[in-house]
Amino acid sequence: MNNGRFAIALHILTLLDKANGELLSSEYLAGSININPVLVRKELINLRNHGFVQSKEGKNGGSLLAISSNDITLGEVYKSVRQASFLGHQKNTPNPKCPVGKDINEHLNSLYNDTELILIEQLSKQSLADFSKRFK
Amino acid sequence: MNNGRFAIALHILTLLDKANGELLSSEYLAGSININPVLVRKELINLRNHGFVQSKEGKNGGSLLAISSNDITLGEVYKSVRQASFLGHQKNTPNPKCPVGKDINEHLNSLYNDTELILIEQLSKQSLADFSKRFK
DNA sequence: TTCATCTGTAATTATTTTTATTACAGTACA
DNA sequence: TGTACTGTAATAAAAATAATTACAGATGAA
Repeated sequence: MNNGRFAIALHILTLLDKANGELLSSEYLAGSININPVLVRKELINLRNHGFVQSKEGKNGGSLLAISSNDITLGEVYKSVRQASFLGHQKNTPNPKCPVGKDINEHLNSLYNDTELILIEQLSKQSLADFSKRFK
Repeated sequence: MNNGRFAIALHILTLLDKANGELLSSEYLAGSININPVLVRKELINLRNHGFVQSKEGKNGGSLLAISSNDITLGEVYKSVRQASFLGHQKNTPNPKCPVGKDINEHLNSLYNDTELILIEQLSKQSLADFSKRFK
């Protein structure tokens, strides 16, 4: 995985699972993760778009899980935060005159895709509930 | 994976495999990858330390594979370039007063380690020779 | 023996990516 | 109608990557 967003997303979701339906504010979530509340709110947008959480605006607002933590796998969480590809999208632009350079991004991408599938499969063996259970 | 170094390392190794024992200069390698030669030389240090390549200094110097591309798996290449852990080492320092924050890095690390093992296993199914074969 | 062409490596700068901060409009409760 | 939230944009700061410059040392060849 590629980015710290996975850790943040999973942290948020774990806290929400533990909260058991109680609304948690982005300020509170940020306090546990120890990052800026705006980052949390941005990640919540994404989690909301994926149907994992619901938020309520206004006073006494906050967020909660929209579905059971049994129905969220870590693979889905991973997919929700990954951008483009796996090992970081291809950022090199190799020399097109070189027979290796010309085709390497294509071959790397197919390698990454294959590997990422295995990764997601592995992560999908575990639900958010399983992960959350580890915390007393 | 975590970093563009995997792509660079694999690109270098593929070029060296194609060169079939002929010495390739860092300048030439950098030209195909389209990155700075110093970066290539730094990556070569690492590949050398792992026994994958050999270099020769001085005029007409350069690098070549130190062992057969059949004996280098992509898993080993991955391991040679990864730093610390998988999804990027834990950089958050969550709130230790929070029961989730207190333990999350530990649980994330064990999740990452388990997942990375699967990843390496998957990559190890393919040798450098297999990868290199894909280029005409 | 000296020039040219390499590697090895350090130091510095530039670029890109990530994260934090500030600010404020809109919503909802009391 | 004030207070405590979310939503969101804009900007700044920090961290991570990559490029550049520079030069010493190795090696081969004229």
